[in-house]
Amino acid sequence: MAFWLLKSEPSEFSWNDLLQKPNRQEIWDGVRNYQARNYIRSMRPGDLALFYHSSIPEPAIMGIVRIISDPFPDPSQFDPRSPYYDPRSSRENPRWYSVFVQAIQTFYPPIERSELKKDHRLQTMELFRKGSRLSVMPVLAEHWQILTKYPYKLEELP
DNA sequence: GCCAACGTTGGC
DNA sequence: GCCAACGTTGGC
Repeated sequence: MAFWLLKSEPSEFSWNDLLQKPNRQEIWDGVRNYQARNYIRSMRPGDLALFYHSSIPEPAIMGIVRIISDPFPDPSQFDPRSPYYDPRSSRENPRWYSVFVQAIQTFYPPIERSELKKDHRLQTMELFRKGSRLSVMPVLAEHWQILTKYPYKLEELP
């Protein structure tokens, strides 16, 4: 099982948006970077990921999601009305991939980036590498162990 | 709003 | 293949 971090701008799709979806599941689509795409393609059901809010005054890890599908071609690349439409993509030759995710745990309070930066054990996270902009990135098991000890409340599924 | 870092595009 | 120009990301 592997660990990941998924970025989202809350104005686009927030943690709360995910919690309000049926069964707290949603497709993770719109990734349009090849390295991030490659990470998505290496995901497997059962992998876990941190859900991170970016591009806001206080960026933070909001919760944990489980990857609940195998990777599959991102449907939005074929949809001319989608902002993620890619005319160079075809169904025979898809460029971009998605997975389904399900929220399983909410950090309470959220783990703010400024808090993470105070933990010297976490400074080697990809998230803190200078110039790191990937919206999908792997998380080391040693970092995962540390992060999951932060306070959280379990979210019971309906 | 600023700006560094990075990715993509396209002329040559 | 090189690289300048441009667009985007995202913390601050």
